Amino acid sequence: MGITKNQIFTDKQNDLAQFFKVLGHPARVAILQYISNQNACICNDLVEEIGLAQATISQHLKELKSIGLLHGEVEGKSMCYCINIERWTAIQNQLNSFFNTTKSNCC
Amino acid sequence: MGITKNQIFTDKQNDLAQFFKVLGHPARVAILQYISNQNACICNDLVEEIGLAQATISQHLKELKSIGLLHGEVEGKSMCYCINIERWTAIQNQLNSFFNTTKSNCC
DNA sequence: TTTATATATTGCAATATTACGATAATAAAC
DNA sequence: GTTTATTATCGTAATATTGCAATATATAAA
Repeated sequence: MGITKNQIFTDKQNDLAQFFKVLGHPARVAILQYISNQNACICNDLVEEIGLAQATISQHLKELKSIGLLHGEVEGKSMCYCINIERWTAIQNQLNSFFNTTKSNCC
Repeated sequence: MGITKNQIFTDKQNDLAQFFKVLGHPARVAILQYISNQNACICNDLVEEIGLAQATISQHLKELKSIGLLHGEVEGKSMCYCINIERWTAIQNQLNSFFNTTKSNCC
């Protein structure tokens, strides 16, 4: 099958899983870390920095955008991709809430 | 291709992405939440509770075990799957460290 | 307008994931 | 020992993801 049965889970569970899923690729982790360490954030730098093809980086950026973690602005002929800090913090809070309400209670 | 190029990333980036990835499925989120709310934690309950086939649940449990989040003990003819709280907290800390060291610095 | 540069999109091949039925393995109950 | 109940594993089909070359798009520079 290969298809995740989203309909049998709650919206919260699906959202949470989606956040985790988008962060669940080393290229996307690396992209976020790289952008975070720059003063400028130009997509083309990422291609050299990360070592994946331009098309692949563009695809990963799209996924990060899909959950609102990045926003991009046209900056001349390049793009300025930046971390959306409000969204970033909101997602961190949701993940922590999940971690904090899930506890061991046996063995 | 379909194969993630792990070799171009650091071990830390790969580990972090792996944690996110394992948590990136609603069934696994639901399994953790369910186990957390029970006093006992029997796999067979999960099949009814989650609504996926027994083989599928078993597969998801295996993935959660792979990053050490669950440990199972034989309990008669069933299994007692529990959350490994030390590991749980350790992973939460690693994820938070990632979130806290990644900051917005432009736009 | 043409050319050069930067990013996005499309199409495709390879691999991974999800899900499940069938079957094996294990242990309790009889 | 046989049966029953529970979980794991195998095999397989369907779908998703990853990655890249080629191409399209958009803007700046010449």
